[in-house]
Order: sequence, then structure tokens, then C-alpha cells
Amino acid sequence: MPELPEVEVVRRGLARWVAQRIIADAEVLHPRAVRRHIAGGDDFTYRLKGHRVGTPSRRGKYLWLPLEDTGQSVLAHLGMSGQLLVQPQDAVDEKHLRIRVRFADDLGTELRFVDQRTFGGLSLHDNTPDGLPDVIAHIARDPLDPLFDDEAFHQALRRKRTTIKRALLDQSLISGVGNIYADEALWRSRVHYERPTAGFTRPRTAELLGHVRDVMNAALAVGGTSFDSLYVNVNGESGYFDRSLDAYGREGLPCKRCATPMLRRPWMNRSSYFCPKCQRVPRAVS
DNA sequence: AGATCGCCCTGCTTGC
DNA sequence: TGCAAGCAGGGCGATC
Repeated sequence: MPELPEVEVVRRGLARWVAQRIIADAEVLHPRAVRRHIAGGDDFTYRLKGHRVGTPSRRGKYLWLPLEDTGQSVLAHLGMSGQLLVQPQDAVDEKHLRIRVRFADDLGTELRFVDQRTFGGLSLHDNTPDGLPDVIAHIARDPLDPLFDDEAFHQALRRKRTTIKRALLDQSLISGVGNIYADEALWRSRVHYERPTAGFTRPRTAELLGHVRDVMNAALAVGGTSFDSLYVNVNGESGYFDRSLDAYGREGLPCKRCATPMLRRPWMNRSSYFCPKCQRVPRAVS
């Protein structure tokens, strides 16, 4: 499942294989894949035609392709199962192919949005003066963004009446962190997922942010290897998840620090994995 | 107004 | 073996 590192790998692939190409045509094969484009699939297709793709950008789990000289961008979110693939034009359609984009050149490849569960999608939006699609203006900078403000994040934690994992998944506070990286960073920080954020000290916030960055950079380094010349790879089954995770999915397995069996707890209609010894449940706060 | 909850979706896994 | 429930879960809109 794509989180920030996987989306960044996709962005780099698009920069290499799609940037500067002129769109000849697009084809929407499933309306849900463009549900965020309010005017609908035909309008989406019409507005892409004839425009040159600029440099792909990313914030958190969102990425976008600017259309040069339009002030607009094609926004993409991969959701749970989305892939952006650069495929030969004559390759057989994927079972869950949702959108196809053809180019006005003779490179012989096209861009495909493939998505089994259709939680993701593409849409076209005006850019803000910052060059950001307007509908994601509320998304915070991500922890790999040089302009991410650590101190502002710490102060936001102090102000909130919430718990740390909720805060990590709140894309308006910090973006790009999903369930997996949240559990990994919390394990590395020895912090329980239900610890109230209001009591976070500056050193604790700093350590947590450091671990978020470390685990994302480690994933990014591995994810980069799964890229090849034809694919803009978003392969959730690639080796990283099996080899490098310390917490996520390790229910019943020994903690890699203290050998205590790891636990899984239902949390917000999903799961939290943690070590009951390293990550103590915080005492209730009044 | 900030926090919380339910829904969207499909394929694989699990259990009876 | 077959069917159904469970599970994966990001983001957004509704609700309290």
C-alpha cells in the first residue's frame, strides 16, 4: 500500500518517463476513478488534450502533474491499491485499468492508472499561487519536505487534545504518514500509540520526527530499487515490507528489541501493532 | 469548531 | 468445498 516513500518512487518515475510529453488523449474506463473531477470523465479528458506535462510534484501521499501554460494540474492519489504505470501502448490492458493517457509522440508508451479497490483517482484542479492544486491546500507539508516546520508541529501536538497516532495520521498536521509508518516510528520511539500529545516534550517530538524520517528514508532507499525502464513502480508486494518492518504485521512475533511478543489491537477500524513492554500504555490523564 | 465515526471498494484469507 | 464474514485502510463528509 503506497505511503510517502512509494509515492515518491512513482513521482521520480513520472519525472523520467512522462514529464515534457504532450498529452494526445485520455480515456476514462471507470467513473469512480475521476470522482473528484466534478465535471466528469468527458470533461477530464477534454481538458488534458494537447497540453504538455511539467515537472511532477508531491506532498505527502498526493502527487500531481502540472499542465504547462494552464495554471492547472492533474492530481493523483493512489489510495490503497492504485498504480501509475508507464506501459507499451500494445500491452494488454490490466484487469483493473481505470484511466489511460496517450501522448503525442512516438515513444510507444502510455500512462495507465490501475486501481483494484478504486480508493484512489485522478482529477484536474487549479493551482494555488504556490503551485499546489487548490483542493490539497489543507494538506500539511510532509516530514521529508525541507520546509516542514518541526517547532510548529510540536506546538500543534501540545495544543491538541488527542493521542499521538491520530495526530501522526492527521494529514493537516503532518502528511505522508500512514498506518504502517506510524506504527514503525512509534515502535522505534518506544511510544505507545495512545499517548496524549498534549504532554509531549520537545525532545520526545524531535525523536519521533527523527524516526519518522529515518524509516521513510530507509523505505525510499529500498523502494527505489524496484523501478525499471518500463514501469513506474508501485508494487506493494516488493521486498521492503517483508524484510524491514519492525512492528507492522508482527503480531505474536518477538519484539526485535526485547523479544516480548508483539500485540495487535483494533484501532479506528484498522490495527495497531506494538510491543507491550517497550511501548507502555500511558496512564490516563485528567 | 474540533474530534470522531461511517462509508467507499474488491480480492485474499479465514472459519464454519 | 462452498459460502460468508473478516480484513486491508486513506480521505472525506456527516455528525456530535
